[in-house]
Amino acid sequence: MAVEKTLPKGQRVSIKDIARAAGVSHSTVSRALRNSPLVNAETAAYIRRLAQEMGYTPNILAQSLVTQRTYTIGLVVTSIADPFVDAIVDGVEALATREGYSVFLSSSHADPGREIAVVEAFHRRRVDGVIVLASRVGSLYTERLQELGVPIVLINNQAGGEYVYSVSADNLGGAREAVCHLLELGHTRIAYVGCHFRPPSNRHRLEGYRQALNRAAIPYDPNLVIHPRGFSDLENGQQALPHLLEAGATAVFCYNDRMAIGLINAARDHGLRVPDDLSVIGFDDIEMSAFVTPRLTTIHQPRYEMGRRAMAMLLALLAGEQVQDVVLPTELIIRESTAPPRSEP
Amino acid sequence: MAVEKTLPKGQRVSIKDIARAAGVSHSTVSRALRNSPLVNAETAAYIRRLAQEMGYTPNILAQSLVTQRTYTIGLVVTSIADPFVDAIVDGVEALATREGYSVFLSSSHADPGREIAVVEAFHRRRVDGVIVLASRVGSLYTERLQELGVPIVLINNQAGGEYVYSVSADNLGGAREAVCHLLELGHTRIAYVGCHFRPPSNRHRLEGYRQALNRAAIPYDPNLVIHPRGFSDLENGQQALPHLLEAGATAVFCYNDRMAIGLINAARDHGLRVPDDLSVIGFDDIEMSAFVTPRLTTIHQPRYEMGRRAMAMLLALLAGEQVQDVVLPTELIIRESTAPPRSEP
DNA sequence: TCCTTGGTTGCACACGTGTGCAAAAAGAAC
DNA sequence: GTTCTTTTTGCACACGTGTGCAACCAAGGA
Repeated sequence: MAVEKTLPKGQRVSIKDIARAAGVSHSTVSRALRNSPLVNAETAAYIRRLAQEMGYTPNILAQSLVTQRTYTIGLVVTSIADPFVDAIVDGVEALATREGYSVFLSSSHADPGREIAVVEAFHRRRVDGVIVLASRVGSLYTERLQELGVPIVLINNQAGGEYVYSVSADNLGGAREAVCHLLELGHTRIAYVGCHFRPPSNRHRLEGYRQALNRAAIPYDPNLVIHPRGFSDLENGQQALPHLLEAGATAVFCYNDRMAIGLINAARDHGLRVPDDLSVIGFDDIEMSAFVTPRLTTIHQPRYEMGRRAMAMLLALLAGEQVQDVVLPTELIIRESTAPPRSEP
Repeated sequence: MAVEKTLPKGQRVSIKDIARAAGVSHSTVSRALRNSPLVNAETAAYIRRLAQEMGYTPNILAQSLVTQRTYTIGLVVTSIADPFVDAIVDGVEALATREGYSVFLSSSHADPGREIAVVEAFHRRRVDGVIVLASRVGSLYTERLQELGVPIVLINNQAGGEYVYSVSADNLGGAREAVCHLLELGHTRIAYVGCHFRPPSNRHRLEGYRQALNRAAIPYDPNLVIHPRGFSDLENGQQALPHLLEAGATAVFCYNDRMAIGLINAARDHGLRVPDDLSVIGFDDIEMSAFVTPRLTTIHQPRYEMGRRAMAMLLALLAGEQVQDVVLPTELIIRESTAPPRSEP
């Protein structure tokens, strides 16, 4: 009520209004605005000019109702406030916008209940497709997703069954490269600090860690692998330090850069010097990794590109094309947080 | 075409289907699902059970068409990949979701052309309201926004005319407090590194800087105020260093934390020690500011809360209530990057 | 038995747009 | 001028849902 009074009434101009003004039927207006060849060129031009003057803006809702296409996609993330996530969102949004799609963004906070609620909401809004950038995609969740009857693309999460596609970075290869780098520097006591609430990618990175050790003929020591139980990467990294020291690690491969940065801070507070006393390598190559002290050695993930490719895949699926899962290469970025181990005194 | 074949057909169950199955008219089904008292309690229960079994999901598009409410809002940001922005988006999204709204996220990349396009898209989708977290809201832009006829809330940008409301942090007070902190430490040559592409907030922070100096009876020296021309905060911070040294600054107040971090890195590369040789204070209190070296002294902005309040304001406006602009308090967070000036040798 | 009342239900229209089909208008060929 | 073809237009229905109004039904009272 009050809104009506307070706000200037929105230009509720419909094609019917234009039709009335032009003295034609709404069908003709519809055709003219869609550049149909079934309308006389002159009338069409007149109608388009009229629409312009009257400030007409098509109502996509009504269009969608009949065309069964909303030109809308749903994007589920765990948390928006995560430098890994936001670059991907950026990539998705850029391509989506360019192609005339709008994106619904929702975060699940890794809560299964909310994940379901989000999917439900997307269904009610009849999105054309869904991109999931979530941690754990439970079997139940995936089933529910498939029931939507719309294409789904998972990022960094190859849990997909049928009708579910994925884009991811080469987690396994990247992890292997990270650990190889430490091995080449001469380390043998190399630890892995994993992430318990991102099972799919964590599994691959752990596997890469094991493969690298294996190739170097270094036995796998469970004491050197920890999975902190918290939900904050920075804190998890910090809290990992005591265990690492106890296990006698001289180098650490962290699940991601934020953990690595947390760990480096804890080390500094503990009087340890990185990389002299402890080498640390991360994963992701977030922007800040080049601005912490020491600058972080890490594995670069093409995050923006991952988002772009996910959207591209969705577009292809919507166009009825066949698609294949994508795995993008990672790259080792050597900075200052890794060095040879101190020679034993 | 191929999509139809490849994907399981979405459950296109409408109230008409339910009506047919229940042997009633679609009106009755509609009323039953909306818990209208105009339906027999038993039939209503039966219909609801049936809807459940048939996997019915209401089509919000159709609902919106008749109710003229989409329960959708548009959120415009400059860039998603910005730690200042993402916490706000988080706050907006959390409250929106809780209240049954979905949010369209679009980034403008500070490009006026794209900003207009985004607004246009929002209009076509008939969003119920818009939140703008953009840099510069040109007069043209604001006009266009108002034509939408929907409530608008600006964040950190009181450029609003009529029908445009705002939520912001106390940029002026925060800046004053930052500079006072430096003054209290004994600095007199205090510089300000501003941001040219965020005019509204930059103006307030600069004003706070001047007020603080004024109160301390220190004359304003234009040489101590720089506005780097780039569009990357980190780089702008780095590039500011030479000018600052030339101007003889012993302390620097930066427009935001990212600039401060860039500046600190440049200082380190230049062989300067922060805070011993140069004190640096930022603005925002992004998460990373507590994890760089030295830990950054800064002005905390309640970003999540700003997003929440903006959404709350939009909800109030949509409910027809009167609202007033909101200015949230900031807080000085003293860490390690500020210290008294070195006594002159 | 008839009328009134209150509770249920369906008809019909609306929201804004797209489109198959038939009708009308215009032009072409004879 | 007549007939056939082509172009242009409008009618009517569809998409999925909400709702005013009239009609129906059952129960209660006179």
